[in-house]
Amino acid sequence: MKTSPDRQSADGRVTGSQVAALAKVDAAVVSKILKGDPTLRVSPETRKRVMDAIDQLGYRPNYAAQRLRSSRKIGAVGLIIPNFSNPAYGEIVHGAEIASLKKKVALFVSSNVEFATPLELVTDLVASGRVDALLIAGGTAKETAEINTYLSERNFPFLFLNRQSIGTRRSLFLDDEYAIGLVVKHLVELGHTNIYNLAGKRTMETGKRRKQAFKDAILEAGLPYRTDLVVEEDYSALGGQKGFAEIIKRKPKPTALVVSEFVMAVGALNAARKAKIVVPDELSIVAFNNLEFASLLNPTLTTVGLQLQHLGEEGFNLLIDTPLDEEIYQTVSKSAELFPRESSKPLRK
Amino acid sequence: MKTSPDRQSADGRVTGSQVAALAKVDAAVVSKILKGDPTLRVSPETRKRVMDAIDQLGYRPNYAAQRLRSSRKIGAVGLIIPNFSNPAYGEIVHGAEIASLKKKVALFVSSNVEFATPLELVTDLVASGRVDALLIAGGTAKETAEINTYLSERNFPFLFLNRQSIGTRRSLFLDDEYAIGLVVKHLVELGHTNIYNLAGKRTMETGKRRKQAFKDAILEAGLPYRTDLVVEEDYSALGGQKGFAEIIKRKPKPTALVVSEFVMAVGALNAARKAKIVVPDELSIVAFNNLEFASLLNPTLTTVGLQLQHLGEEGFNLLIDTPLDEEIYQTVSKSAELFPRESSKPLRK
DNA sequence: AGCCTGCAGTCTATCGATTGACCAACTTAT
DNA sequence: ATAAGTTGGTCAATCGATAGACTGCAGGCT
Repeated sequence: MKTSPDRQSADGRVTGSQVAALAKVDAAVVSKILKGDPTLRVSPETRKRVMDAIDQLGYRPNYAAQRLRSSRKIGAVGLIIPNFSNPAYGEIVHGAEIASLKKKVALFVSSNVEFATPLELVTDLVASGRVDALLIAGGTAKETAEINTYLSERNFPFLFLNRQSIGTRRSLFLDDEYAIGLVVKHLVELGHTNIYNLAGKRTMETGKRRKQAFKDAILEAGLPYRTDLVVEEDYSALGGQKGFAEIIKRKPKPTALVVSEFVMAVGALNAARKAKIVVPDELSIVAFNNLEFASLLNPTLTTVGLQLQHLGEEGFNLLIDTPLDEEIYQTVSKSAELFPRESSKPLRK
Repeated sequence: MKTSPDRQSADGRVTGSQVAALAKVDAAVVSKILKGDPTLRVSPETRKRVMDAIDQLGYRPNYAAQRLRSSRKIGAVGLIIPNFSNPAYGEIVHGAEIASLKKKVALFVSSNVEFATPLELVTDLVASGRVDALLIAGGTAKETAEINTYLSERNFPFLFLNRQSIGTRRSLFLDDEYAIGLVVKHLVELGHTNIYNLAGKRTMETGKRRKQAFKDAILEAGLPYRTDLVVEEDYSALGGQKGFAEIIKRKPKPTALVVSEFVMAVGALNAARKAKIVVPDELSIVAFNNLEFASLLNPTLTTVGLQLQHLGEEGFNLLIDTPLDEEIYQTVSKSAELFPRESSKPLRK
């Protein structure tokens, strides 16, 4: 049974003491060098010995020990999304992940599951100390409010992504207003005047916001606004199908449709085909979120791309860097770009 | 400054000692009750007092402390996937997440990012003790081999999902052979004889496996097999487009195409449209993975659905429950179902 | 009376990293 | 020659939960 000092311990993990032993210093020195402690006085030679020992043994500070000891700093961030199937959330996650690796702060991604409410999920993550801060994307207004209350009461750092709730002072938004403005402008330029909106349910926070923005954009364009220009549905393929069926019955006949979410738009496109309505000849469709699939569909889908990845990355950074007592209530301005594709074309009559 | 004993500590987190104080017992009792320690003797009244105190304070054991102390057991599992954009991985993640919540074992999902290799990711997760076991989905054969070596050397619990590598004794597979058998049978029943395969690169493990399975299925069906029936491409939309362009040139002219991955199939469908080849009239297409989008495309896509969610859930459970020295090398048998849709139809000439 | 057994918990060391307090040896100033 | 300051670290306590050893007490047995 060989147990030389430069050998890993039984369970295969290298500890700071092992590094210290190899470098012939105290374990505290190892820690302080890695942390860049300014109060530490250490000779260049010692520093090198320590660094060499770290390399040689492949030492990484034990995560649990680190968190246990210094629990005031943010060492782990949780990100809660509604699901992993919608590629839009994938973008947000990806952005957050990049920020997390850059900042060397762990990221815990969690999605809502059938047998636990979002609040339960949050409670669990927070009370067990698994994360020291939370990013929350998606969710209904009610859920958002509950979570907001719970976290605020505990003075726990959090940030809502593209979501707000009454009294929330911690949200980062994308510029939905600007985005929908681009879309409406695009359609108006193509000659459309009967522009409808397939929006999210009002229980969804972005649903409400994008709906309002749609109204503003329509008025801005000098078109008359009526409440029946909007149909609210779930952010899902089924919602898209149902919403489409409803909208297509409306008068005056829609010639253009703005869909407030991507998967919903795919559902709408599918419903259009089933109803034998040719897109874009009879109806132009423009959707939110410029995901990869947009350019692969038949017809390819005109979209307005929001910077979802940026939202994840920037949100993560803001959450980490902003003191708890400071308000975060920002919009990533002009964070949208239009990608014209086959599904929208000039109105001709 | 009020600091009654039943009050949460300054940073808002409840500790076991606080619970113990409220219930007038030792902190160890709290821990043992929660763990269900069989050696603990405790009166029903005390047990109730403790449980009440836990409820009242909303106590959850500190995750970091727990992991630090008892690091031999599996308390956190890492899941590595190539990306969050492919909905197929979303399914796997979802399955793993369900298992993780049921087992009360934390799940850490991580995807590959631009500026770190998969092995670096693994090294970081493992050496920092952030996770005590790993599920690995996706990745090239080379990466798989490297990771396999690294983890095996350290005697670290891991499980590859639908992936193998020379010498790996820890893999859980889906029944790709059975799945491709279903597909080929379906196409043969439709009268096709010129069936081609748009497969993954041989560097991808499933690529190789599905390619071999394709060959077996073709021979099984009594059709002649030639190597030029197969084109290898990346599992991506671009790969699908390029592969399609290549295959369509081959002689005898393909009448049916089996695509080994979903996004690739969407790319192929798109390429077909650009090349003005009508699917399914001129060419039937069948793809792997029955994702939601399959039934929304135009034309809707015939798929063979593998139980990805089950793979995630079952893989998680196996990883947790199987002793390290035991081999795991199983296939979730017959884990596939065919979903015929518009993209495949009888050959007529 | 002395001993054992069962009951109901308590006590203590420990996981690994961190942090503020401390200290020995040497240099420089007075 | 002695105080003061600098250099280069060391030491001990701590974070919260846990595992195993241990203790105080009541009742029963011989």
